[in-house]
Amino acid sequence: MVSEKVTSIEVAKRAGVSQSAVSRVFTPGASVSPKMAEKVLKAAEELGYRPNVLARSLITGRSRIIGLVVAYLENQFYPDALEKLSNALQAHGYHILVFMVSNEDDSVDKVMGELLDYQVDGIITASVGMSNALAARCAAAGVPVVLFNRGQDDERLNQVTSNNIDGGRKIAEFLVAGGHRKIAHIAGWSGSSTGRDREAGFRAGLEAAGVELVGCIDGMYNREKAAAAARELFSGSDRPDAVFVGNDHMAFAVMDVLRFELKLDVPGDVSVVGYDDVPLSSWPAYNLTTLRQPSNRMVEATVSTLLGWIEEGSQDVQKIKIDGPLMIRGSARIPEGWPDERL
Amino acid sequence: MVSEKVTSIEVAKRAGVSQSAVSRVFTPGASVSPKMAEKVLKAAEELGYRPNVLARSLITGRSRIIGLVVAYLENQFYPDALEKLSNALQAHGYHILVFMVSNEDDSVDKVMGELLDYQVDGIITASVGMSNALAARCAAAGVPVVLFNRGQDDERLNQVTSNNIDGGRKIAEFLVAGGHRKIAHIAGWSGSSTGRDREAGFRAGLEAAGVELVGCIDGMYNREKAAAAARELFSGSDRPDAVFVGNDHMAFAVMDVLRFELKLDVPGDVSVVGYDDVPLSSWPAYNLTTLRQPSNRMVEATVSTLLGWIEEGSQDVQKIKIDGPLMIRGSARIPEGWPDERL
DNA sequence: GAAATTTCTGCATACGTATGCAAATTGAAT
DNA sequence: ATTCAATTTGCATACGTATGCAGAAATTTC
Repeated sequence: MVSEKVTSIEVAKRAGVSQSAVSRVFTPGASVSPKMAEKVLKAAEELGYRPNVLARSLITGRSRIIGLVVAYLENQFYPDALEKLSNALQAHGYHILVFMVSNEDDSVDKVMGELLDYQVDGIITASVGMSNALAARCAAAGVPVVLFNRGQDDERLNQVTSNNIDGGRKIAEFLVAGGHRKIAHIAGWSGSSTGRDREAGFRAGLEAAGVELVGCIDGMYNREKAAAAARELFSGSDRPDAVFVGNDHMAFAVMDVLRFELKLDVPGDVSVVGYDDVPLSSWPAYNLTTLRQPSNRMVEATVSTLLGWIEEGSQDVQKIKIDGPLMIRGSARIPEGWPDERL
Repeated sequence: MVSEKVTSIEVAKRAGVSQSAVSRVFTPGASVSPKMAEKVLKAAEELGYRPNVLARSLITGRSRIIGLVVAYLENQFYPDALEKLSNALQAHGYHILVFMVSNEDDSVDKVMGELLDYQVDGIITASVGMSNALAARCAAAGVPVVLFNRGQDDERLNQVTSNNIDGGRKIAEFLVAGGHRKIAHIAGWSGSSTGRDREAGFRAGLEAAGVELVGCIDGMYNREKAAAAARELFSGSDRPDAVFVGNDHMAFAVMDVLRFELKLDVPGDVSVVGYDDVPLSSWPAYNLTTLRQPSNRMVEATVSTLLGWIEEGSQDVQKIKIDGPLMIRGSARIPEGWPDERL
C-alpha cells in the first residue's frame, strides 16, 4: 500500500512512444499530432498519470507557487483577502503557500528565507513589513514581491493599498459635518503605513475644518489595546463625542466597551467610525459606519501586478492606491441631508 | 537583474569540495567533519546559498508541503484553525498550500487532483467532503488525509472532530434545565456529519427529557438561510422560547434577526445557543452561550496524526472525537444553581 | 509523382539535489 | 611503525520532467 507514483516514462512505455512525447502532450502549446495525443492520453488515463509539478519546476524554473506571508487572521479583513487571492490565483493555475509570522520579533526575515527555499514564483505580504536586506534578496532571486495593504519606501517592492490618507480625510469631514467638535482617534499601529496615513489624513481633514483632535492613542491594531484606549478616552466626564478607530477590528472592541462597560449610546452619545468594511461591519449588531477598503479591486490589482512580473516579465514597480467609499451605517450620526454618494 | 540561483555545485567549487559534501552539510544527520562543515558553510554564506526544497523533494520523495482544502473562510472558525494549523506545521518544517473549493459543485475532486500534482506529503480538509474515488487515489498515492471537523464513513480517512453528538445532547439538557419547553433547532447542513450529529444528539437529549422539538430547519451553515429560518420560526405568535443553532456563524445571524428585526429580547424572550465558540462569541455584542470546539486540541490531534503517517509510517486510521465544554454566557437563560462545570 | 516545406517525433541532456558505494583519510591500539 | 576500525569524502547515478536538435513523417506545391 505504499506510494506508487506513475511517471511519464511508464506512460510512454504503455503508449509505445517516447517520454518526450508524453511531456509534450501535457505541455500546452507543444507540437503533437492528434493521434499521438490520443494514444498518450489514453495510456495516462489508464495509469492515472499526472505530471509532477515539482519535477517540472526544476526544468522550467516556475513552481506555480505564490508565497503569502501574513501575521494573523483574527481581523476578518485578512481571511477575506486570503480567500479572494487564493481563488483569483487558482484561476490562473497558481496556488498559495501560507507562512504565518509574528509581527513583533524578526521572524519575518527568517520565514521569508524558508519561503525562497520553495522557489516561489512570487510573494504577497499582507500587512507585514520586510527588511531592506530581504527585499534585496528577493530582487536578487528574481522573485517579485507585492505588499498587500501596506506600503513601504522601497523602490523594489510593489504595493497595493487603499488611499489611506484620503480615507482618513473623508472620515474627518464626515464627523465634522455631523456637528462633532470633540473628536478622538484610536489609531492603527504607528509602525505601519496604514496606521500613519489614516491618522495623517484624519488630522489634515480636521485641521482644514479648524477642529482640534481631543485625544489620540495608538491601538496597535489590537483589540485589548483598543479597548483600553477607549476606557481611557471615555471614562472621564468631559468625554469626546466621536471617535475614529483605525480599523474595524478595533472598532468592534471600542463599541463593546462604550456600550457594555461605559453604558454609552452609539451613536447617541458617541459616534464611532471604523476602517476596512469587513463583512461583520454590516451585521446589525455593530452596523458600523466605516471606510471601505475595496478588497476585490485590491486583490485584482495584486494578482495582475504579480502575474505581470511573472508571466510577462514586467519590471515596473507598481505603487497602487485604490479609493474606497465611506459606508454610512448606524454607528455615527449622519449629517443633515448628507448624500450617501457625497464622498 | 534576472534570477541568479546559487546551486550546491557552485558552493562546492568555491569551498573546494565535492557537491555531495555540500549536500551532506545541509542534510541533518549526515556524516561530515567539523572543518568540512565550516568550509562549506562559509562558502554558502558568502554566496547566499540555500538548498532548493523542490529539487530535494525529487530525491527524497518528501515535499514538506501539506495541502489544505477549505470551502470558505467567512466562518471565523476556519481562519482560526488555519492559523493554528499553519503555526503548528511550520514548527515541524512543513507549510500549507491552500486550495479553496466550493462545496456545492464537484470542484473538490478537481481541485484535489491539482493538489496531488504538487506531491503534497499530506492533506487536511476542513469541512469538506471527498468522493470515494478520490480517497482511493490518495491512498494509492500514499498521501495521508485528515478530515478536520468533519467525519466521513471511509476506513481510509483519518478524522478529527469534536464530539458532536454529545455536544448536541449537552445543549438539550441545558435548555431543558433552563425551563424551556418550546425548543427549536436551526440545524447545520444535513449533508455534513457535523450538522447531522449535532442534530441527532440534540434530539436524543430532548427525547430523554420528554421534550418535543417544535421546529427544525436546515440552515445550511449559511447566514442568509439561517436568518430566513429564524424569521420563519419566530414570526408567528406562538413562537419557540429557545433555539439551538448549528454553529456560531449562523447563530449571530439568528440573534440579529431576533433582536433587530423581530424586536425580541435575547435571552429574555428567546434563549439562543450556538456551537463552536469562535472568538466573536465572547465579544459583548453577542456574548453567545455555545459549545466549544477545542480548536487547539483538534489542531494538535490533526498535526500529530498527519506527522505520524508521514514521518513514522503509521498506518492506523484515526477517528478522533474531542469533547468540549458548554461555554455559558448571556444569550441563553441559565438554570437556577447551574454549576458552570456540570457538563 | 518529385521536390520543397511543414509538422511531428525521438534522442540526449539538463534542472539541483541526495545517497549507495568504494576509496581515502583519520585515529586508536598494539 | 604497523595494523585495524571508524570516520569522512568523492564518484556516479537517480529522481521526473522539459526542450534543443536532427531526423522522420506528413503535407503542400509545382
